[in-house]
Amino acid sequence: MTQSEVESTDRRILELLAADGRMSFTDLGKATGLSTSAVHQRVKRLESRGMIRGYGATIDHEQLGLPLAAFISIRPIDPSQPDDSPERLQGIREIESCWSVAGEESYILKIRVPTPADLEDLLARIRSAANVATRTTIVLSTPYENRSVV
Amino acid sequence: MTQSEVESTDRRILELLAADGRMSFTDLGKATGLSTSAVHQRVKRLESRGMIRGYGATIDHEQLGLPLAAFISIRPIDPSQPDDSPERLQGIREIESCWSVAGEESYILKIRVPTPADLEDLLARIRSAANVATRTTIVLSTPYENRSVV
DNA sequence: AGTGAAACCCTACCAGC
DNA sequence: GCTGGTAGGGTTTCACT
Repeated sequence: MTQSEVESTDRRILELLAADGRMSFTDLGKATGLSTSAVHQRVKRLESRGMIRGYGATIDHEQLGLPLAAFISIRPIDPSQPDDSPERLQGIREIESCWSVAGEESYILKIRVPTPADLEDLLARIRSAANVATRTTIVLSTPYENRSVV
Repeated sequence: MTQSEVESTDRRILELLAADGRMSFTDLGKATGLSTSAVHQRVKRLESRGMIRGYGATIDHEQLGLPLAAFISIRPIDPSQPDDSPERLQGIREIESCWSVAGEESYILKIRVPTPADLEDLLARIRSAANVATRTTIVLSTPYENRSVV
């Protein structure tokens, strides 16, 4: 269904929750001029409609021992085979994101590992799991990431 | 209790909060075998140490009217100038992420817009704001994104 | 660091409009 | 869809270990 006209109050709620996923319904109510119950209703509706996919904590991976991030673009070695790379790679925990893209390569992966040696090992696992060639771009720093574009 | 046990409990808490940022301290306690107060203490410490950067709701951008995502790699036109692209681009709301990378280009941006026409407009704004050449890779679909790599 | 108790606040549900 | 009310549960602090 394409009846997705999100009105400004819902948009404001999404904006607030994108910035602080633990904000209480009471505070959301104060920020939007609605009662707690009304906000509660709206948030539950946004959740059930899938507009809110979920809630998560943002972790500092460098402090956690995963300082090395990289983009790995992949391309099938045998283009006659059906490309089910996402399913084949899904079990590899180091892969944070997988995007299907237009262009030279078929997918872009974003990964996190502790050390260059782990990256080398990961590349070998990706190549053999999905039968693909890879191109790797190392992330040097992250000025900002996952900002809300609501 | 030894140091490694402490570490693994914190790690478990981070894992749980990464998967569900609104999980209650009560439930975190049940999942880790700690009292509510102990979990509360640990989470507050993880927050103040910056291990937890924040909490956010994950929004379905397609439903929100932003179905077009893309990666834009940028490269300075005049390499003799200092490269302060991140600050110059920070005000552009369509840019969700900005990574400094090793390789042909200096930064990779991830952006979201409603239509191809908006992308065209955005590219012009990026080029003139940061004095850069751009290379754009359109995202066709997103099998998965921002999975927890804890 | 962890526990349990208590005060306080929030959530979730219910009528009623 | 919104409001106010309420019961139950969650959060936060505190004294103690």
